[in-house]
Amino acid sequence: MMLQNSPKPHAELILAWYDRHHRELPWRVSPSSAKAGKSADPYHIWLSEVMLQQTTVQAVKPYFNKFLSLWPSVNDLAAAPVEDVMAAWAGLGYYARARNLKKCAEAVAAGHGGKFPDTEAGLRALPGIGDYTAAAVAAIAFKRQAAVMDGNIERVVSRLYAIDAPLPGSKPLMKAKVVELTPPDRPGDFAQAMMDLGATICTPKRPTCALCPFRDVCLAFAEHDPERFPVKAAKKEKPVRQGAAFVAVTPDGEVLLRRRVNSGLLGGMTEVPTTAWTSRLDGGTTTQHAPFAAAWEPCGTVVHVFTHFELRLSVFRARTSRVESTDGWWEPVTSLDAQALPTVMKKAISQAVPLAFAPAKP
DNA sequence: TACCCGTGGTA
DNA sequence: TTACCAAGGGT
Repeated sequence: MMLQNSPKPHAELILAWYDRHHRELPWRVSPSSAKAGKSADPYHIWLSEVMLQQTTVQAVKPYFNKFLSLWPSVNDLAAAPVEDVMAAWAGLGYYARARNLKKCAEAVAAGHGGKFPDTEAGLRALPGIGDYTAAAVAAIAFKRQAAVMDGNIERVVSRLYAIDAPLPGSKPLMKAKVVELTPPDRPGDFAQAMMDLGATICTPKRPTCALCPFRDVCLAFAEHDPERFPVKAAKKEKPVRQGAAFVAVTPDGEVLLRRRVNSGLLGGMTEVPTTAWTSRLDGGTTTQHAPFAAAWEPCGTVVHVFTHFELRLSVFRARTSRVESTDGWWEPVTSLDAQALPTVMKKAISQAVPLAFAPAKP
């Protein structure tokens, strides 16, 4: 009598899929390369994981390559001026990540002899490394059996088990499922496989279930409505804030810039002088709040959407002499690209000086 | 715990 | 066009 085939474990199903369909990424060692003896560089894995926090692969790729070219090792990054790191990060968002990236590099260089800790707990203690990044680096770079949880994996797991409880309350349950699923032999590939599946097959909208290795075991597919998962708590609507930005230009083509405080919104980044951003404009004319008296001309409005509010910025321009500034400096328009200017500030400056920045690369 | 923290792509 | 949301962390 033939032995009945037992169903393949979930990890086996998705690892077989990953071996055939994994994405090629600049920081990734493919399964075939790993078989040939190549191992992941912890610095590359850490750098990519921090950049990938709430950020798409597409957006990260050019920044990852730029950082590796500027700072090939964690010791190079640790030795770099923080201003250079902020300028290189400009445009990627969530700028506390850049400040913590620098702190973490310094801790690894000074406290660990330039080597990253090779355990989840050791990594978790470093600046900018939370539960997700600690588990991901431990699993991918050091082959530790760490359970990696991110937005992709939450979606895959919530569908696999048709979890009705809403996020974020259901996170502990999902984590328990991932702990069960994570295999001891290829924990890093398993995590990357789950994330690749979430990014390419088990997508938020219109998942391609026909191509999914979990199709025959997925409870959400069996219910014919995978898009119902993950169930999430209702979110609040975004308030609107308003403010004014002042672009002062000298006849020599210099713009007055300031540096924002090191904490909070756009912390440590460069800006043009602005008013406070409040729920409504305070009384009086806006130009009363300009950095100095001048013939300020209105030149339109910039709208920029942050995570938790929408900003409507009235932009004013003035041609002025090189007024002395106590808390700022005059920067040639031609070197604005090297500044740590967040996107909202580039929008404001472009509104006042249309040719301030080179057109974006195609 | 709940809130704060950017940006750009997609449907 | 609006809404969603992407390899989350800090406080």
